[in-house]
Amino acid sequence: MSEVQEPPVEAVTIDAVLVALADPIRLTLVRALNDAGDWTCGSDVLRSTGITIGRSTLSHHLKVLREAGLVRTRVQGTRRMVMLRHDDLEHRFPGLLRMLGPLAAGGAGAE
Amino acid sequence: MSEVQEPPVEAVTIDAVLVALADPIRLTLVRALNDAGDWTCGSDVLRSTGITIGRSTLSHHLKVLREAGLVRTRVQGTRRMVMLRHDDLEHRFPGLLRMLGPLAAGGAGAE
DNA sequence: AAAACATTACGACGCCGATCGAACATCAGG
DNA sequence: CCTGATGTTCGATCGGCGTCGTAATGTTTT
Repeated sequence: MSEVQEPPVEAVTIDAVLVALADPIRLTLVRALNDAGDWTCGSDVLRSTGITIGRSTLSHHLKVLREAGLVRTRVQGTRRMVMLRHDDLEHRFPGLLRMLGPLAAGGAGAE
Repeated sequence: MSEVQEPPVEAVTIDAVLVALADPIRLTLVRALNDAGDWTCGSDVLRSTGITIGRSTLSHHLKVLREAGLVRTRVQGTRRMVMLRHDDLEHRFPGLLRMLGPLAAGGAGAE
């Protein structure tokens, strides 16, 4: 299925973003992405988050994040690169990513 | 039980805020508060949002918003004043309220 | 072409949360 | 003290979302 399509910047709504970030797992995923940069679904970075869920579940969460406009997925060979849409998000919702805080903070946010 | 207690500023986490704002009704309530200032539970301002839910449901949502640290409730006679914690939120999560957008926008957010 | 690997799509199940109705609490006014 | 008005709490219901297992899709390699 070639490239999975994410919504254009203008189509990203704060409503969808909030719903996407409301789940603790998805929030952790975004924090990990913002923290350690892009990775693939089976990477060590992902495991370092402490998340232990089935692969289909992970795929589901990534789909939600993708459709909300938070992440982008690019096919690279037999793997898929997952990347946070830093610039788009910063352009549309300035300060949002920073207020999520790092992964280590575990939810403390702005301190 | 007199005054309902809301968490202090330091105790407000972005996690709880995100969960609270993920619900469309609660998001509308916050937008209305940010838009038109404080009001009481039975005020016209509240009705102008187009929300039509039972009183117990409204009470429930306000409780969630209160415990998440988004709003404050003060007893005034037979009524209860609901107010958005502008300063606390702005201090802890700068730019958050603005990125929610006005009530009229209906969710467009930053534009 | 076929096998192996990485990820997604599809159903199905379980649980949390949104909702409502009714009972209770609190306060103002007579 | 009794009554009416305003919110809250409680209990029950119900729909949606997160979860998992398995089948399907696509890609690289042999």
